Amino acid sequence: MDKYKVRNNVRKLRFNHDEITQEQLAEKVGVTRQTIIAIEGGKYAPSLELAFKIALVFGVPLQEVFSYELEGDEK
Amino acid sequence: MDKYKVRNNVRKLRFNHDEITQEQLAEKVGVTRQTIIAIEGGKYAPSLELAFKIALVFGVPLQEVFSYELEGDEK
DNA sequence: ACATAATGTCAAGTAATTTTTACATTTTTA
DNA sequence: TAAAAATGTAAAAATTACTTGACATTATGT
Repeated sequence: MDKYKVRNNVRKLRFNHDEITQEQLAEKVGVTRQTIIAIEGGKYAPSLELAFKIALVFGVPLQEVFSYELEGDEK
Repeated sequence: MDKYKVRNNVRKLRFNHDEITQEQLAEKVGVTRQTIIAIEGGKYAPSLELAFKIALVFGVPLQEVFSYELEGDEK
């Protein structure tokens, strides 16, 4: 059950989607810029609620932003 | 952006899926029974990682277990 | 080259999630 | 109907997510 890790494409989505900035995304989902930086950098995984909010901003299903993959698997 | 709430069908899935018990689910995903109780009862939403783990146990995509809906909307 | 915007880092604090423990109630089964 | 299993409640401690603030670096534009 372990060895898995949460991955995300927030950074890619920010550029594909409106070229939105970290600060703008942070504002839209109601967190600080630090939180976005930490998530993009994989420092920690967001709460489920925040994950849903981010997906909403980009207008895509949650699993298109976040995925749960085996540790070593490079995309 | 707000007025939304995280909903889940963990309880239903436990019965549809193998009639698994709270304790067994807790064990499988590596948390305590209390955590499962709290999530089922909507006391709080799980971390993204735990949400993924639960979905994995039931063999369904995350959005089939958890959803992000407008506060009042009864399914 | 300079100014400004965007991104990154670090650290200490607050808030939310999860654990631990202990016991009470309901459901299942022998 | 009594024992055992499953579920529920509550509260304090621990861990993790998130905030705040202050400053450093990298990119963008004029």
